[in-house]
Amino acid sequence: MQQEPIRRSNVERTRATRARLLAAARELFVAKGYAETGTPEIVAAANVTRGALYHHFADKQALFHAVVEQESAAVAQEIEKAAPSSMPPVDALIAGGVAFIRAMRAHGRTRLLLLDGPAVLGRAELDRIDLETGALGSLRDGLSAAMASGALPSLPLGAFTALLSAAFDRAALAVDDGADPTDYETVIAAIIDGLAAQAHAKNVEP
Amino acid sequence: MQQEPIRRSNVERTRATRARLLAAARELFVAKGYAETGTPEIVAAANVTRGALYHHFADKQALFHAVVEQESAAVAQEIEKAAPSSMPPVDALIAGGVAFIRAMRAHGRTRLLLLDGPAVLGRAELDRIDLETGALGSLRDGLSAAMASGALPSLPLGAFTALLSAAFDRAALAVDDGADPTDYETVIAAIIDGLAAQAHAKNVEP
DNA sequence: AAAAGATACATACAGTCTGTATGCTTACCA
DNA sequence: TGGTAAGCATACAGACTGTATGTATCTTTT
Repeated sequence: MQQEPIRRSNVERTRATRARLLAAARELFVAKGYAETGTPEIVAAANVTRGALYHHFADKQALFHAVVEQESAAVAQEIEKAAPSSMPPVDALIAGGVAFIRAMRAHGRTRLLLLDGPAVLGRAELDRIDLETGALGSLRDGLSAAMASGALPSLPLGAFTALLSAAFDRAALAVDDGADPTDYETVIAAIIDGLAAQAHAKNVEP
Repeated sequence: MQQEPIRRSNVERTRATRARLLAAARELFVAKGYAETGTPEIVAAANVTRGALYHHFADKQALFHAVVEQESAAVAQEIEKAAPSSMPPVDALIAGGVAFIRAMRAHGRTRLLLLDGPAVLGRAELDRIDLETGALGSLRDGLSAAMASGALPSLPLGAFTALLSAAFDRAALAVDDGADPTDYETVIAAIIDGLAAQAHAKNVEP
Protein backbone atom coordinates (compact mmCIF):
# COMPACT_ATOMS: atom_id res chain seq x y z
CA MET A 1 0.00 0.00 0.00
CA GLN A 2 2.23 2.71 -1.31
CA GLN A 3 0.97 6.27 -0.93
CA GLU A 4 1.27 7.89 -4.35
CA PRO A 5 2.54 11.41 -3.72
CA ILE A 6 -0.11 13.52 -5.42
CA ARG A 7 1.22 16.61 -7.08
CA ARG A 8 -0.48 19.70 -5.73
CA SER A 9 0.33 23.34 -6.33
CA ASN A 10 1.62 25.33 -3.39
CA VAL A 11 -1.37 27.65 -3.32
CA GLU A 12 -3.69 24.67 -3.15
CA ARG A 13 -1.66 23.02 -0.40
CA THR A 14 -1.69 26.23 1.57
CA ARG A 15 -5.38 26.74 1.08
CA ALA A 16 -6.19 23.22 2.21
CA THR A 17 -3.92 23.27 5.25
CA ARG A 18 -5.14 26.64 6.43
CA ALA A 19 -8.73 25.56 5.98
CA ARG A 20 -8.20 22.41 8.04
CA LEU A 21 -6.46 24.37 10.77
CA LEU A 22 -9.16 27.01 10.88
CA ALA A 23 -11.92 24.42 11.05
CA ALA A 24 -10.25 22.38 13.77
CA ALA A 25 -9.30 25.46 15.76
CA ARG A 26 -12.80 26.91 15.56
CA GLU A 27 -14.29 23.68 16.78
CA LEU A 28 -11.97 23.40 19.76
CA PHE A 29 -11.94 27.08 20.69
CA VAL A 30 -15.71 26.92 20.79
CA ALA A 31 -15.86 23.72 22.79
CA LYS A 32 -13.18 24.46 25.38
CA GLY A 33 -12.28 28.11 25.08
CA TYR A 34 -9.07 29.68 23.83
CA ALA A 35 -6.98 29.19 26.95
CA GLU A 36 -7.89 25.55 27.49
CA THR A 37 -7.17 24.57 23.91
CA GLY A 38 -3.61 23.56 23.14
CA THR A 39 -1.92 23.63 19.78
CA PRO A 40 -1.11 19.90 19.96
CA GLU A 41 -4.82 19.21 20.19
CA ILE A 42 -5.61 21.50 17.29
CA VAL A 43 -3.09 20.02 14.91
CA ALA A 44 -4.16 16.51 15.86
CA ALA A 45 -7.74 17.33 14.98
CA ALA A 46 -6.61 18.96 11.74
CA ASN A 47 -4.31 16.07 10.84
CA VAL A 48 -1.29 18.24 10.40
CA THR A 49 1.78 18.92 12.54
CA ARG A 50 2.66 21.86 14.72
CA GLY A 51 5.26 22.73 12.15
CA ALA A 52 2.52 23.43 9.63
CA LEU A 53 0.62 25.55 12.10
CA TYR A 54 3.60 27.72 12.95
CA HIS A 55 4.46 28.00 9.29
CA HIS A 56 1.08 29.51 8.45
CA PHE A 57 0.42 31.48 11.64
CA ALA A 58 2.78 33.52 13.75
CA ASP A 59 1.42 32.03 16.96
CA LYS A 60 -1.68 30.62 18.58
CA GLN A 61 -3.18 34.06 18.91
CA ALA A 62 -2.80 34.74 15.20
CA LEU A 63 -4.71 31.54 14.48
CA PHE A 64 -7.45 32.68 16.82
CA HIS A 65 -7.47 36.04 15.11
CA ALA A 66 -8.09 34.40 11.78
CA VAL A 67 -10.94 32.34 13.22
CA VAL A 68 -12.56 35.44 14.68
CA GLU A 69 -12.23 37.40 11.45
CA GLN A 70 -13.84 34.61 9.49
CA GLU A 71 -16.69 34.40 11.97
CA SER A 72 -17.25 38.12 12.04
CA ALA A 73 -17.47 38.26 8.27
CA ALA A 74 -20.02 35.45 8.27
CA VAL A 75 -22.24 37.36 10.70
CA ALA A 76 -21.95 40.54 8.64
CA GLN A 77 -22.98 38.66 5.53
CA GLU A 78 -26.13 37.30 7.15
CA ILE A 79 -27.06 40.78 8.31
CA GLU A 80 -26.58 42.46 4.97
CA LYS A 81 -28.81 39.83 3.43
CA ALA A 82 -31.59 40.50 5.94
CA ALA A 83 -31.23 44.27 6.03
CA PRO A 84 -29.92 45.60 2.72
CA SER A 85 -29.08 49.28 2.49
CA SER A 86 -32.06 49.73 0.18
CA MET A 87 -34.42 49.43 3.17
CA PRO A 88 -35.72 52.52 4.95
CA PRO A 89 -33.34 53.35 7.84
CA VAL A 90 -35.43 52.43 10.87
CA ASP A 91 -36.79 49.27 9.32
CA ALA A 92 -33.27 48.24 8.41
CA LEU A 93 -32.19 48.92 11.97
CA ILE A 94 -34.83 46.65 13.44
CA ALA A 95 -34.42 43.96 10.79
CA GLY A 96 -30.67 44.12 11.16
CA GLY A 97 -30.90 43.77 14.90
CA VAL A 98 -33.12 40.73 14.70
CA ALA A 99 -30.89 39.23 12.03
CA PHE A 100 -27.85 39.86 14.21
CA ILE A 101 -29.33 38.10 17.21
CA ARG A 102 -30.35 35.21 15.02
CA ALA A 103 -26.95 35.00 13.32
CA MET A 104 -25.22 34.95 16.67
CA ARG A 105 -27.08 31.80 17.62
CA ALA A 106 -24.85 29.79 15.32
CA HIS A 107 -22.94 27.45 17.54
CA GLY A 108 -20.04 29.06 19.33
CA ARG A 109 -20.31 32.52 17.85
CA THR A 110 -21.05 34.28 21.12
CA ARG A 111 -18.06 32.68 22.75
CA LEU A 112 -15.73 33.52 19.88
CA LEU A 113 -16.92 37.06 19.22
CA LEU A 114 -18.21 38.24 22.59
CA LEU A 115 -16.30 36.40 25.30
CA ASP A 116 -12.90 35.13 24.24
CA GLY A 117 -12.48 37.56 21.36
CA PRO A 118 -12.29 40.78 23.38
CA ALA A 119 -10.21 39.18 26.12
CA VAL A 120 -7.65 37.58 23.81
CA LEU A 121 -7.35 40.20 21.10
CA GLY A 122 -8.33 43.25 23.10
CA ARG A 123 -11.46 45.31 22.69
CA ALA A 124 -9.78 47.80 20.39
CA GLU A 125 -8.78 45.09 17.92
CA LEU A 126 -12.17 43.40 18.18
CA ASP A 127 -13.85 46.70 17.40
CA ARG A 128 -11.58 47.17 14.41
CA ILE A 129 -12.49 43.75 13.05
CA ASP A 130 -16.16 44.28 13.76
CA LEU A 131 -16.14 47.67 12.09
CA GLU A 132 -14.20 46.66 8.99
CA THR A 133 -15.50 43.18 8.25
CA GLY A 134 -18.27 42.66 10.80
CA ALA A 135 -21.65 43.87 11.88
CA LEU A 136 -20.56 47.08 13.56
CA GLY A 137 -20.10 48.85 10.26
CA SER A 138 -23.66 48.08 9.21
CA LEU A 139 -24.97 49.35 12.52
CA ARG A 140 -23.04 52.58 12.35
CA ASP A 141 -24.12 53.26 8.78
CA GLY A 142 -27.70 52.45 9.69
CA LEU A 143 -27.70 54.82 12.63
CA SER A 144 -26.05 57.53 10.59
CA ALA A 145 -28.71 57.23 7.90
CA ALA A 146 -31.52 57.17 10.44
CA MET A 147 -30.24 60.31 12.11
CA ALA A 148 -29.77 62.06 8.76
CA SER A 149 -33.31 61.24 7.73
CA GLY A 150 -34.64 62.57 11.02
CA ALA A 151 -36.00 59.21 12.06
CA LEU A 152 -33.73 59.23 15.11
CA PRO A 153 -32.55 62.20 17.15
CA SER A 154 -29.12 63.61 16.46
CA LEU A 155 -26.67 62.00 18.85
CA PRO A 156 -22.88 61.50 18.88
CA LEU A 157 -22.45 58.72 16.31
CA GLY A 158 -19.58 56.88 17.95
CA ALA A 159 -21.16 56.64 21.37
CA PHE A 160 -24.57 55.86 19.90
CA THR A 161 -23.16 53.03 17.83
CA ALA A 162 -21.13 51.62 20.69
CA LEU A 163 -24.02 51.59 23.15
CA LEU A 164 -26.56 50.05 20.80
CA SER A 165 -23.96 47.51 19.71
CA ALA A 166 -23.34 46.61 23.34
CA ALA A 167 -27.05 46.10 23.89
CA PHE A 168 -27.33 43.87 20.83
CA ASP A 169 -24.30 41.91 21.95
CA ARG A 170 -25.74 41.26 25.38
CA ALA A 171 -29.06 40.31 23.90
CA ALA A 172 -27.35 37.84 21.61
CA LEU A 173 -25.48 36.36 24.54
CA ALA A 174 -28.61 35.97 26.60
CA VAL A 175 -30.63 34.47 23.78
CA ASP A 176 -27.84 32.09 22.87
CA ASP A 177 -27.83 31.09 26.53
CA GLY A 178 -31.47 30.13 26.32
CA ALA A 179 -33.26 33.34 27.25
CA ASP A 180 -36.52 34.26 25.59
CA PRO A 181 -35.75 36.30 22.46
CA THR A 182 -39.02 38.19 22.63
CA ASP A 183 -38.10 39.68 26.01
CA TYR A 184 -35.00 41.19 24.52
CA GLU A 185 -36.65 42.24 21.29
CA THR A 186 -39.33 43.97 23.33
CA VAL A 187 -36.83 46.01 25.29
CA ILE A 188 -34.77 46.90 22.23
CA ALA A 189 -37.90 47.94 20.37
CA ALA A 190 -38.93 50.09 23.33
CA ILE A 191 -35.55 51.80 23.37
CA ILE A 192 -35.60 52.54 19.66
CA ASP A 193 -39.23 53.65 19.72
CA GLY A 194 -38.48 55.99 22.58
CA LEU A 195 -35.64 57.56 20.65
CA ALA A 196 -37.69 57.81 17.48
CA ALA A 197 -40.46 59.55 19.38
CA GLN A 198 -37.95 62.14 20.59
CA ALA A 199 -36.86 62.73 17.02
CA HIS A 200 -40.42 63.31 15.87
CA ALA A 201 -41.11 65.67 18.74
CA LYS A 202 -38.07 67.71 17.81
CA ASN A 203 -39.05 67.77 14.16
CA VAL A 204 -42.44 69.32 14.85
CA GLU A 205 -41.47 72.05 17.30
CA PRO A 206 -39.46 74.57 15.29
CA MET B 1 21.24 40.11 62.12
CA GLN B 2 19.04 37.45 63.54
CA GLN B 3 15.41 37.52 62.49
CA GLU B 4 13.31 37.29 65.65
CA PRO B 5 10.44 34.97 64.80
CA ILE B 6 7.45 37.13 65.64
CA ARG B 7 4.57 35.23 67.09
CA ARG B 8 1.46 35.83 65.00
CA SER B 9 -1.93 34.19 65.26
CA ASN B 10 -2.99 31.96 62.41
CA VAL B 11 -5.91 34.15 61.45
CA GLU B 12 -3.61 37.13 61.26
CA ARG B 13 -1.05 35.25 59.19
CA THR B 14 -3.77 34.11 56.83
CA ARG B 15 -5.25 37.57 56.53
CA ALA B 16 -1.88 39.13 55.78
CA THR B 17 -0.82 36.51 53.24
CA ARG B 18 -4.12 36.57 51.41
CA ALA B 19 -4.03 40.36 51.32
CA ARG B 20 -0.52 40.42 49.85
CA LEU B 21 -1.48 37.83 47.26
CA LEU B 22 -4.63 39.68 46.29
CA ALA B 23 -2.80 42.98 45.97
CA ALA B 24 0.05 41.54 43.91
CA ALA B 25 -2.31 39.52 41.72
CA ARG B 26 -4.57 42.49 41.10
CA GLU B 27 -1.63 44.62 40.07
CA LEU B 28 -0.27 42.05 37.63
CA PHE B 29 -3.60 40.90 36.22
CA VAL B 30 -4.35 44.53 35.45
CA ALA B 31 -0.97 45.24 33.92
CA LYS B 32 -0.57 42.13 31.78
CA GLY B 33 -3.87 40.33 31.74
CA TYR B 34 -4.83 37.03 33.33
CA ALA B 35 -3.30 34.72 30.75
CA GLU B 36 0.06 36.50 30.55
CA THR B 37 0.52 36.58 34.31
CA GLY B 38 2.21 33.57 35.84
CA THR B 39 1.93 32.42 39.42
CA PRO B 40 5.72 32.62 39.92
CA GLU B 41 5.54 36.30 39.09
CA ILE B 42 2.63 36.86 41.45
CA VAL B 43 4.23 35.20 44.45
CA ALA B 44 7.49 37.03 43.80
CA ALA B 45 5.67 40.35 43.89
CA ALA B 46 3.80 39.29 47.02
CA ASN B 47 6.96 38.01 48.72
CA VAL B 48 5.53 34.58 49.41
CA THR B 49 6.02 31.19 47.79
CA ARG B 50 3.81 29.27 45.42
CA GLY B 51 3.16 26.92 48.28
CA ALA B 52 1.39 29.68 50.15
CA LEU B 53 -0.64 30.59 47.11
CA TYR B 54 -1.84 27.05 46.55
CA HIS B 55 -2.54 26.67 50.23
CA HIS B 56 -4.98 29.57 50.22
CA PHE B 57 -6.43 29.23 46.73
CA ALA B 58 -7.42 26.13 44.83
CA ASP B 59 -5.78 27.36 41.65
CA LYS B 60 -4.88 30.46 39.69
CA GLN B 61 -8.46 30.93 38.61
CA ALA B 62 -9.69 30.93 42.21
CA LEU B 63 -7.24 33.70 42.98
CA PHE B 64 -8.54 35.67 40.05
CA HIS B 65 -12.08 35.02 41.24
CA ALA B 66 -11.25 36.55 44.61
CA VAL B 67 -9.72 39.60 42.96
CA VAL B 68 -12.80 40.09 40.81
CA GLU B 69 -15.17 39.72 43.74
CA GLN B 70 -13.24 42.29 45.74
CA GLU B 71 -13.27 44.71 42.83
CA SER B 72 -16.95 44.21 42.16
CA ALA B 73 -17.81 44.93 45.76
CA ALA B 74 -15.75 48.12 45.69
CA VAL B 75 -17.66 49.38 42.67
CA ALA B 76 -20.99 48.54 44.29
CA GLN B 77 -20.01 50.46 47.39
CA GLU B 78 -19.20 53.60 45.41
CA ILE B 79 -22.52 53.39 43.63
CA GLU B 80 -24.61 52.96 46.75
CA LYS B 81 -22.92 56.00 48.22
CA ALA B 82 -23.78 58.12 45.18
CA ALA B 83 -27.28 56.73 44.61
CA PRO B 84 -28.81 55.60 47.91
CA SER B 85 -32.15 53.85 47.76
CA SER B 86 -33.72 56.89 49.40
CA MET B 87 -33.48 58.80 46.11
CA PRO B 88 -36.42 58.96 43.71
CA PRO B 89 -36.11 56.06 41.22
CA VAL B 90 -35.20 57.86 38.02
CA ASP B 91 -32.79 60.25 39.72
CA ALA B 92 -31.13 57.29 41.39
CA LEU B 93 -30.86 55.58 38.01
CA ILE B 94 -29.08 58.50 36.43
CA ALA B 95 -26.89 59.21 39.45
CA GLY B 96 -26.07 55.53 39.75
CA GLY B 97 -25.11 55.33 36.12
CA VAL B 98 -22.80 58.29 36.34
CA ALA B 99 -21.29 56.93 39.53
CA PHE B 100 -20.76 53.56 37.88
CA ILE B 101 -18.92 55.04 34.94
CA ARG B 102 -16.79 57.08 37.28
CA ALA B 103 -16.07 54.15 39.58
CA MET B 104 -15.01 52.04 36.64
CA ARG B 105 -12.30 54.53 35.81
CA ALA B 106 -10.27 53.25 38.73
CA HIS B 107 -7.15 51.76 37.24
CA GLY B 108 -7.68 48.31 35.78
CA ARG B 109 -11.32 47.83 36.71
CA THR B 110 -12.58 47.61 33.17
CA ARG B 111 -10.04 44.97 32.33
CA LEU B 112 -10.80 42.92 35.43
CA LEU B 113 -14.58 43.19 35.37
CA LEU B 114 -15.40 43.64 31.70
CA LEU B 115 -12.72 41.92 29.66
CA ASP B 116 -10.87 39.17 31.49
CA GLY B 117 -13.61 38.51 34.04
CA PRO B 118 -16.25 37.20 31.67
CA ALA B 119 -13.74 35.25 29.60
CA VAL B 120 -12.01 33.56 32.53
CA LEU B 121 -14.93 32.95 34.87
CA GLY B 122 -17.70 32.78 32.30
CA ARG B 123 -20.47 35.27 31.87
CA ALA B 124 -22.87 33.34 34.07
CA GLU B 125 -20.50 33.47 37.01
CA LEU B 126 -19.65 37.09 36.39
CA ASP B 127 -23.35 37.93 36.38
CA ARG B 128 -23.78 36.07 39.63
CA ILE B 129 -20.98 38.03 41.28
CA ASP B 130 -22.23 41.29 39.84
CA LEU B 131 -25.75 40.60 40.99
CA GLU B 132 -24.90 39.48 44.51
CA THR B 133 -22.03 41.73 45.48
CA GLY B 134 -21.75 44.15 42.57
CA ALA B 135 -23.50 46.91 40.72
CA LEU B 136 -26.00 44.78 38.84
CA GLY B 137 -28.18 44.31 41.90
CA SER B 138 -28.49 48.07 42.37
CA LEU B 139 -29.42 48.53 38.73
CA ARG B 140 -32.06 45.82 38.81
CA ASP B 141 -33.62 47.17 42.00
CA GLY B 142 -33.55 50.67 40.56
CA LEU B 143 -35.28 49.61 37.38
CA SER B 144 -37.82 47.60 39.29
CA ALA B 145 -38.66 50.59 41.47
CA ALA B 146 -38.84 52.94 38.49
CA MET B 147 -41.23 50.64 36.68
CA ALA B 148 -43.37 50.16 39.76
CA SER B 149 -43.63 53.91 40.24
CA GLY B 150 -44.65 54.36 36.62
CA ALA B 151 -41.58 56.41 35.82
CA LEU B 152 -40.51 53.84 33.27
CA PRO B 153 -42.69 51.62 31.08
CA SER B 154 -43.30 48.07 32.18
CA LEU B 155 -40.74 45.83 30.52
CA PRO B 156 -39.32 42.36 31.23
CA LEU B 157 -37.05 43.04 34.19
CA GLY B 158 -34.30 40.58 33.38
CA ALA B 159 -33.84 41.69 29.80
CA PHE B 160 -34.18 45.34 30.72
CA THR B 161 -31.52 45.05 33.39
CA ALA B 162 -29.18 43.10 31.16
CA LEU B 163 -29.40 45.52 28.24
CA LEU B 164 -28.97 48.66 30.29
CA SER B 165 -26.13 47.04 32.17
CA ALA B 166 -24.46 46.18 28.87
CA ALA B 167 -24.77 49.78 27.74
CA PHE B 168 -23.29 51.06 30.97
CA ASP B 169 -20.47 48.56 30.70
CA ARG B 170 -19.59 49.62 27.22
CA ALA B 171 -19.76 53.25 28.18
CA ALA B 172 -17.41 52.60 31.07
CA LEU B 173 -15.00 50.82 28.75
CA ALA B 174 -15.01 53.63 26.23
CA VAL B 175 -14.59 56.34 28.84
CA ASP B 176 -11.81 54.45 30.53
CA ASP B 177 -10.20 54.20 27.09
CA GLY B 178 -10.19 57.95 26.77
CA ALA B 179 -13.52 58.67 25.11
CA ASP B 180 -15.49 61.78 26.01
CA PRO B 181 -17.82 60.93 28.93
CA THR B 182 -20.40 63.53 27.90
CA ASP B 183 -20.97 61.76 24.58
CA TYR B 184 -21.95 58.61 26.37
CA GLU B 185 -23.92 60.35 29.07
CA THR B 186 -25.85 62.15 26.36
CA VAL B 187 -26.84 58.95 24.62
CA ILE B 188 -27.72 57.18 27.85
CA ALA B 189 -29.82 60.12 28.94
CA ALA B 190 -31.58 60.12 25.58
CA ILE B 191 -32.38 56.43 25.91
CA ILE B 192 -33.77 56.78 29.43
CA ASP B 193 -35.71 59.95 28.55
CA GLY B 194 -37.22 58.19 25.58
CA LEU B 195 -38.38 55.33 27.76
CA ALA B 196 -39.68 57.66 30.45
CA ALA B 197 -41.70 59.54 27.84
CA GLN B 198 -43.31 56.29 26.76
CA ALA B 199 -44.25 55.57 30.36
CA HIS B 200 -45.88 58.98 30.74
CA ALA B 201 -47.76 58.60 27.48
CA LYS B 202 -49.17 55.29 28.61
CA ASN B 203 -50.15 56.70 31.98
CA VAL B 204 -52.26 59.44 30.44
CA GLU B 205 -54.16 57.44 27.81
CA PRO B 206 -56.37 55.07 29.75
C1' DA C 1 15.21 20.46 -18.45
C1' DA C 2 18.49 21.00 -14.80
C1' DA C 3 20.05 23.81 -11.27
C1' DA C 4 19.02 27.17 -7.88
C1' DG C 5 15.92 28.91 -4.85
C1' DA C 6 11.71 29.34 -2.35
C1' DT C 7 7.91 27.34 -0.07
C1' DA C 8 5.60 23.92 2.82
C1' DC C 9 6.13 21.09 6.21
C1' DA C 10 8.35 17.75 10.02
C1' DT C 11 11.03 17.01 14.19
C1' DA C 12 13.67 18.11 18.07
C1' DC C 13 14.56 21.11 21.72
C1' DA C 14 14.72 24.80 25.39
C1' DG C 15 12.27 27.35 28.51
C1' DT C 16 8.30 28.11 31.28
C1' DC C 17 4.14 27.24 33.54
C1' DT C 18 0.61 24.71 36.39
C1' DG C 19 -0.90 21.78 39.90
C1' DT C 20 0.42 18.19 43.27
C1' DA C 21 2.90 15.70 46.67
C1' DT C 22 5.65 15.74 50.50
C1' DG C 23 8.00 17.51 54.44
C1' DC C 24 8.87 20.96 57.99
C1' DT C 25 7.65 24.68 61.21
C1' DT C 26 4.54 27.22 63.90
C1' DA C 27 0.28 27.92 66.28
C1' DC C 28 -3.72 25.91 68.57
C1' DC C 29 -6.20 23.12 71.94
C1' DA C 30 -7.47 19.53 75.09
C1' DT D 1 2.42 19.85 77.54
C1' DG D 2 1.81 16.84 73.99
C1' DG D 3 -0.90 15.87 69.99
C1' DT D 4 -3.08 17.79 66.00
C1' DA D 5 -3.93 20.80 62.50
C1' DA D 6 -2.81 24.89 59.89
C1' DG D 7 0.49 27.58 57.28
C1' DC D 8 4.04 27.37 54.37
C1' DA D 9 8.40 25.70 51.60
C1' DT D 10 10.44 22.68 48.16
C1' DA D 11 10.68 19.30 44.72
C1' DC D 12 8.63 17.13 40.92
C1' DA D 13 5.77 15.48 36.89
C1' DG D 14 3.36 16.67 32.97
C1' DA D 15 2.11 19.81 29.42
C1' DC D 16 2.46 23.63 26.44
C1' DT D 17 4.56 27.40 23.62
C1' DG D 18 7.64 29.10 20.34
C1' DT D 19 12.00 28.38 17.84
C1' DA D 20 15.59 26.22 15.38
C1' DT D 21 16.91 23.16 12.18
C1' DG D 22 16.38 19.70 8.71
C1' DT D 23 13.88 17.68 4.58
C1' DA D 24 10.78 17.25 0.71
C1' DT D 25 8.11 19.38 -2.76
C1' DC D 26 7.10 22.97 -5.83
C1' DT D 27 8.60 27.13 -8.75
C1' DT D 28 11.57 29.88 -11.35
C1' DT D 29 15.47 30.79 -14.07
C1' DT D 30 18.66 30.00 -17.43
